[in-house]
Amino acid sequence: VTQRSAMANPNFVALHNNQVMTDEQMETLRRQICVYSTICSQLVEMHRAMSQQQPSSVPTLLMGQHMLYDLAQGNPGFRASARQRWTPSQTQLQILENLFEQGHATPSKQKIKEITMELSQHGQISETNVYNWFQNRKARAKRKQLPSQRGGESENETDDEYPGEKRFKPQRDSNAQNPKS
Amino acid sequence: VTQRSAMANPNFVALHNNQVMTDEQMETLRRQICVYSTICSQLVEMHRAMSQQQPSSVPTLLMGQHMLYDLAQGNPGFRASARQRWTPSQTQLQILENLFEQGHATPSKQKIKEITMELSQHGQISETNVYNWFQNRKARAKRKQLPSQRGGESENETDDEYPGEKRFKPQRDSNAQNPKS
DNA sequence: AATATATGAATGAACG
DNA sequence: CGTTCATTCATATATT
Repeated sequence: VTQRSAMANPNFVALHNNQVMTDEQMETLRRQICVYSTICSQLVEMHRAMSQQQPSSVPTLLMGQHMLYDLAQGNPGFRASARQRWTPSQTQLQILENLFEQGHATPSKQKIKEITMELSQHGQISETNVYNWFQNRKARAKRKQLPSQRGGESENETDDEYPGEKRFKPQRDSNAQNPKS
Repeated sequence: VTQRSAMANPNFVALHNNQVMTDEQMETLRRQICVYSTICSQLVEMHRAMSQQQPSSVPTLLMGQHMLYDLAQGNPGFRASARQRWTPSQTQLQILENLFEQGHATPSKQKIKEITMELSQHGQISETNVYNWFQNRKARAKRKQLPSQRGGESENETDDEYPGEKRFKPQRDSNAQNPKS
């Protein structure tokens, strides 16, 4: 009766011999692996630090980070939370688009509450979803407008081709802003 | 609590979300965990051996209850590619989280210098990074902004209130150091 | 099934 | 300090 449409099902895992591993358990497993990962990192770091002090009497560590990396890559489902992400329904999307067109590019918190309230009548939604949607919508609208700034310069390295036009980037460095006491 | 069943089960696992984890992958997972276990043992042993020789200025091992943080979304610590904006290493993040929880929500300028000094031993970092991190951490913990995280699709009750927090709590993990089932 | 794209979410940095 | 921007990550969906 209160069922939602497509994404109503929790992401659980069913094993073939009538056991079930829930999302939660998957999460626990994944976290456990992360714990190992972190521990190893720290130990390796410590080892390096100490090796610099006593490089002679210490056997070289044969472990590399590739082992850790490997873990993350080889097991889909453990890399990230098994949680699903919100997907706007057609109606919701339509309303959101309308609002955006009407100039509500960055709704205030109060406005977001109202919008959320309205949209919740057309499907499951939270204020964060609404907030994120507007943020993303705006960002992506802006990105499509910028690539007209280039004056034939090609000094950009782009080792990895990213589609977006990177804006000016002040890139402040070792200069604390103004940490107050 | 019951991740034991997950690790011990030889059958394959199917997630409802287009993902399938086979026998093989489970096996891989198990082996990886064993690898971690072994590596950790060796490193700990090595650490002890070295500590007896050089008990001087070795950073304290952070293993224990504070391990379960934010590795949920991507594990940038193991990706070698350098990025434009600073990304805290796992160790750095751990230390920062610890400091934050210990009440250093708004470190003084002097304190930031110290923290930066400390963290620079675990990766590239600047005082600005530290400053920003605390600012962001505080602001988002306060969720004065909008709360994050998805709109639940699960069998949530009629919770009109949005999730109050999104950060992982320092949840104890009593199994982290003894994954053998 | 593998790859490409669209887009929700997370977060470092900047702005007022 | 609260809020917003910019960039990145991960997943859902589309395409081949």
